[in-house]
Amino acid sequence: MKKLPSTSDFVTRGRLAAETDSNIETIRYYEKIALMPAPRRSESGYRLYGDAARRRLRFILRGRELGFSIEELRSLLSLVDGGDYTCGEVHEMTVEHLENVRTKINDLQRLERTLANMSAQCEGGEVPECPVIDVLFGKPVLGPLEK
Amino acid sequence: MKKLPSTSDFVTRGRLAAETDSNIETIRYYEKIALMPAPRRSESGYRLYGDAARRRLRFILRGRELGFSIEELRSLLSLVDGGDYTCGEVHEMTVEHLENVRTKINDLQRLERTLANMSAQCEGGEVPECPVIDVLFGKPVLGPLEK
DNA sequence: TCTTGAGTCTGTAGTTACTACAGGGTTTAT
DNA sequence: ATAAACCCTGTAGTAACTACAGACTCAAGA
Repeated sequence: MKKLPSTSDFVTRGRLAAETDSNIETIRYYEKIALMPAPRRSESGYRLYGDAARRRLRFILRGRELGFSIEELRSLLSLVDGGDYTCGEVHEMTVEHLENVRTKINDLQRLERTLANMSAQCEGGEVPECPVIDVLFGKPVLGPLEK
Repeated sequence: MKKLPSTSDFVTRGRLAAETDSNIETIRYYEKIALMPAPRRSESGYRLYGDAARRRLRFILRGRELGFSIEELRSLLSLVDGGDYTCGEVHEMTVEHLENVRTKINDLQRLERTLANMSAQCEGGEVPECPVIDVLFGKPVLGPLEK
């Protein structure tokens, strides 16, 4: 069935994607934006990835899961690549990111209250009028809408 | 200073943007994607917006603030435009959206715990090694990382 | 050996919801 | 009269991918 080629430890792009649960195109994209280095190629031009590439890709994917932007990861990786990073630098970026996440949570929670409020006004009958629409049109509603 | 032209009740694009606290280009964008109808024009070709347009734009902007996607708003507006919407239809969309928001909040909260955990491991000394980096490289950490 | 199907290559376009020009015409204020 | 501040159009850029199209390569079965 699956017969993805592999030369010793080196795997092709599709195989690497499968191993890391990522999309094959994403890997090429990371190479294009120079987040991943250009790998060596087989005679016929196929990309071949070794263990360093695998580890680096996992790092990036995990970072993305944790909501770091590509640019944040680029910084993080340049620190690691340089080998001269200090825990302080990394910590700072993490804390800043954490603050962004917390802000986003707060925003969404306010949003949630407003939506819940809106939807509670109207339990969805067949009436051709709806408090939700009224709210969107800016009409005042009984329940306070947090701003 | 500012003397944005207005013919009777009708205002130009820049004026409408100012009134609604939106970006002038956004208005043109909404017209392009047919979320806003093409307005009438002055002799020289300037767009002129009346009160209906103003209300509609406010509706859209408020909806966007509440996290509705353009496509959701398009549906909502088509219900309104048709005039034959029922509260039930609108309610359904709102509840669905609310669920998306709640899911997003949960995801972010898990993320927050992980990040807080990571950053707590390392208080940011000058040591050239960092638990945050270790986590990203997939090394096991003491505190449990929620998945 | 030939064929077939899966895998890979490249470049490019599409996604979401805007925002930012560039190069021109128009209107208003001084 | 002239400059400043508008507006017009079309196009490109943003973030982070994803999805093609058309061509090449590789491995396995008949």
